[in-house]
Amino acid sequence: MKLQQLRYIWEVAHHDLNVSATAQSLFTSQPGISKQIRLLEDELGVEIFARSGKHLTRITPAGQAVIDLAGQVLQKVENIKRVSQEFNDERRGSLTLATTHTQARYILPSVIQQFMQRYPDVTLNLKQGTPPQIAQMVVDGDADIAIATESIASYNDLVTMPCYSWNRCVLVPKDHPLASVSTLTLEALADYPIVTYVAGFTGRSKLDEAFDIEGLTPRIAFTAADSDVIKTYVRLGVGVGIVAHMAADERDDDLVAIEASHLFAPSVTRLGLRRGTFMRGYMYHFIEKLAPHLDRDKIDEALTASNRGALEQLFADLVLPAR
Amino acid sequence: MKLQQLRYIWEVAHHDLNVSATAQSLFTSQPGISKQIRLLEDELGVEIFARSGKHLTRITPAGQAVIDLAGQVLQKVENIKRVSQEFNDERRGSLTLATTHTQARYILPSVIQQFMQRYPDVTLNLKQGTPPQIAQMVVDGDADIAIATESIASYNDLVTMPCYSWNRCVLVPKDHPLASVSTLTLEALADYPIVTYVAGFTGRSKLDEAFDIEGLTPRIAFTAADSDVIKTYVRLGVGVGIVAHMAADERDDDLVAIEASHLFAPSVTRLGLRRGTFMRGYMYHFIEKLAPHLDRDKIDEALTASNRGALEQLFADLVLPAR
DNA sequence: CTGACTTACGGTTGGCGTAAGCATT
DNA sequence: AATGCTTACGCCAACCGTAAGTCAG
Repeated sequence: MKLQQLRYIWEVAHHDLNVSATAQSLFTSQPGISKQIRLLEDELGVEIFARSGKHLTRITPAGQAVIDLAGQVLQKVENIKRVSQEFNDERRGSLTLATTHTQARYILPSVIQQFMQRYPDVTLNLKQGTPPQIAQMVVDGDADIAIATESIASYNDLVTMPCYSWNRCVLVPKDHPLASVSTLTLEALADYPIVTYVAGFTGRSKLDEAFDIEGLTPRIAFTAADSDVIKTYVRLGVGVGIVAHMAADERDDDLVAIEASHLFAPSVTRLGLRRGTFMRGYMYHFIEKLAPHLDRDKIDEALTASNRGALEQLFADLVLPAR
Repeated sequence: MKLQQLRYIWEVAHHDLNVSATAQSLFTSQPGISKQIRLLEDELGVEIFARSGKHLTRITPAGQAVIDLAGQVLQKVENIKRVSQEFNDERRGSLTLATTHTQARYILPSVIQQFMQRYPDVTLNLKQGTPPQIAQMVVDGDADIAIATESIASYNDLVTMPCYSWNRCVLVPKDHPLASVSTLTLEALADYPIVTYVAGFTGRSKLDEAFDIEGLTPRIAFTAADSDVIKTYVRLGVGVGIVAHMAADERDDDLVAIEASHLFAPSVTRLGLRRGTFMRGYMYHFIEKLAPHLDRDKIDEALTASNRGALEQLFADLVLPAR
């Protein structure tokens, strides 16, 4: 059994059982992978992939078990490399963040700036995607830290921690009727077409809930994944924007931002780490910059918590910073 | 990085940093191992072993971390092999037990007999040793199941479960004064030289405690690791034997066995499994034959319990069978 | 007929064993 | 002086890439 063989079966399983595509992504030849898979199957005495003729069609039950374990082996091997790097030079390395537009655009810049000052030799990568994509990146080891607001807490291989809570504000052009109301109500909002996030992004679910509870059905005129796009369409007069509070900055002086925290339940942005991963020193520091209550001890506790119950217990009596 | 390299550093670390001895035990050449270690160190960029001249003197901190992870990798690789075997032929395989003389001689025979009938194609290995040796065998992956009474519950990499409780009886020659007393007392026992187990074996600690609580200091005339040896010396008239109840069988008709359960606190024999190990189907069956309350579900729960507290909770309200 | 895996084959890498060299205890 | 690690060297296995073959959709 060779590490490469384990790598090959794992990658093939994560490339829709397409060996050719896998070979391309690994910069090697397709016959090489096929052969190594065969050799591994011979050695273990089990078929890992079921074949119909010359096509891999599905993963056998035994194969699934083997592939899962192979993934764990590869993660530990990755950890060995990281540990070595940490002992080698604690200031050098790479950090890959997977996050949504809102975080990347409005929260992370200041954190990243501080981080880069302290760790100039750490290569930073920022990957964007939908929350499920983000979570998957971290689960697959393609990113170190997931940062998102929705739905990343439901992955089993992910350890998630609350970072901060936030709420929304309403954005309208200066001449809009709502620009002059004293206190905003959901009823007043429901009178206008609304421009906000698509489902699954940046706390959209909490927004729908609020209207639902009041028995109101707002007319969602336009949705986007991205606060900047939302602002653009608000400027076009498409509707009233509802965005995360941190997305309204002072440079938008042609728009009026109206506080709306009293209308919606706060959302919580969480970060997610891959269970069982080795954390470089600078990763701890990055997280602490992002969420000061998450110090090294707290993170280690969370990473070693066995089940979701124990994890929630850890953060039960925590007052989150608000953004 | 190659699996063999990880195997090599792990083995060297477990052979007192003696590369030559490691090479012998792995049936390979010493220069080969040295070279692979060097290559791994070069690739990782850290020294795993500290050298004074041409001798390996100790493990560096980085090396310790790497070796620990290497051990975990090797265990998972072992699990891959086992999983494959299980899917390949669930009736074939091997089972290695590590236990003490008392278990091997008086408890296991009937269990093993049943097991061999059901799984004729499973190769059984029985390793004997002191409780710490037994525990170490399982921790190192040299045995599958540890069965012992003393001190195996304190290893972190070991998941232990209670099997049964037992107590002691006193063995004397037929013409001994104690042979005719109606009910035995500790005071009466303390009047005679005693032959029993050496410290660390077969519940010896509970025996000492009982005398201690009463303020008595028995004269321990002779100790052995082995009930049969103890019986032999009782026959020679060296003293009064105190042995596990199950060690007194009907074939010892030249000795008198006197019940002594009322004098000592019961001991509990536990089994230990390596944390994170993959369990073959027949292993579950073996354990259930040994301790019927440990069915597959219970064992799986115990194996996934994160800490010792959760483990103890699992068996908190359990009435153990007595032997 | 195209996409995709398998088989065949040759080159190069690299792991392993033997033998000699040298440092530590 | 003996034990034990390193260096040097040669052999053989095995991995990899190219090219041809074959099967499924």
